[in-house]
Amino acid sequence: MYFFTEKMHSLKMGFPDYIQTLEEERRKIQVFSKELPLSLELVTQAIEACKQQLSGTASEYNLNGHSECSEQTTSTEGPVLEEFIPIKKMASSSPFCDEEDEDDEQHSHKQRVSKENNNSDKRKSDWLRSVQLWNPDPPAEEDVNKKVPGLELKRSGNGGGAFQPFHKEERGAKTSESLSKAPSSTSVAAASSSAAEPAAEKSLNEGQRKQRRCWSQDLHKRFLHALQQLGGADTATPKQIREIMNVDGLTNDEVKSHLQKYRLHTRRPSPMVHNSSNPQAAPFVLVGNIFVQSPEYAAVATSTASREVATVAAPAGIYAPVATHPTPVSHPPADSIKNPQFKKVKLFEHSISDERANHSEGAVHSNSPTSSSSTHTSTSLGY
DNA sequence: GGTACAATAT
DNA sequence: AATATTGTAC
Repeated sequence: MYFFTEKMHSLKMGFPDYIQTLEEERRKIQVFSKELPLSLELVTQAIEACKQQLSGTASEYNLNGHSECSEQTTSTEGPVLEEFIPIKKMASSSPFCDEEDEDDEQHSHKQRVSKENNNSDKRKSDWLRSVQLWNPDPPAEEDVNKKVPGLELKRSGNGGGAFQPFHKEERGAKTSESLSKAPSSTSVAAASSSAAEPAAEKSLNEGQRKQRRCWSQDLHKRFLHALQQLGGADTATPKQIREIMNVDGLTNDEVKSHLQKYRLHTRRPSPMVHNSSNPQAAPFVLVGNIFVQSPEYAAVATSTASREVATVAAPAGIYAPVATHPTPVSHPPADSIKNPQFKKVKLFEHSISDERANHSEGAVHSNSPTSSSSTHTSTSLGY
């Protein structure tokens, strides 16, 4: 009760008005009764409480014992209120934690331990993330070229996609390695730190594995850029890529590895298989008792195998069960939706979309959702 | 240069 | 525990 009256006062209204307000609130929430069951209930309770207060009927009793609000069938009883009060407090206390949710990134590299944000931030972003339907990722990005070898700026709001693989790396990378700036191409002094590290490590331990390379966004962009210059991931060769990227300290192997991953994710095995329903489309046909790759498919597969088109199948598509509707994959806008149900569906970041979009690389759009290869067991996720 | 697989990081 | 990403060996 205390809570209510307090609130009420702050709003400068009497019970009647407040109740009205609450009811209005409840109407709004009602729509989301599924999503915000507790909120609904809270408001309901509040209304009830106010009414009782107003009518002068036994106050405390109701509150504690808890009245029988008709609506609330589910019962989270009295305690609920108390429990949530603190929350309100919190919320108000950190009203604007403006912020970069992208804090989710924690790096393996302990480099930036310093910045410990308040939990509230984290929490907030968490639940927000789970609820928000809009596409989190903001623009950002151009700063790629801004970078100066010597200093690294941390863009607080970088492309924030919570889910992008490279973002995480980016952090570490940023601090640990600076990449070059403009494509202009002066060689970039790469990571001082990274350079330094190896030496130390080597001296210390022979067998030590070399430090992981962090593929920052910038680095990756360079990679993509090189790729496009070389005519795509399939034609490009690690060495060439490295040369074009012109990043100091970057090794062929690293590029190779990255390329491998890129290819892997790039050629997306579209999981959409309408097997039974659509035999024609199926990559394999059953002959006798063995499966044979259907001619058509084979052709496609071999020729374009790897460059799947970009538009990544929507998450739904990716995990859709085999038997699903023949319907094609969902559309682009889908990417903005995060369906919690599907595990992180990562896209090869902007990269892919960018890249593909801009460059003809993946020109071959032909693939129908049905066709696809399957050869890939592992991550089917689009990169 | 490409792959597979081990080692690590999340 | 499962995955994703990166390093190595072949």
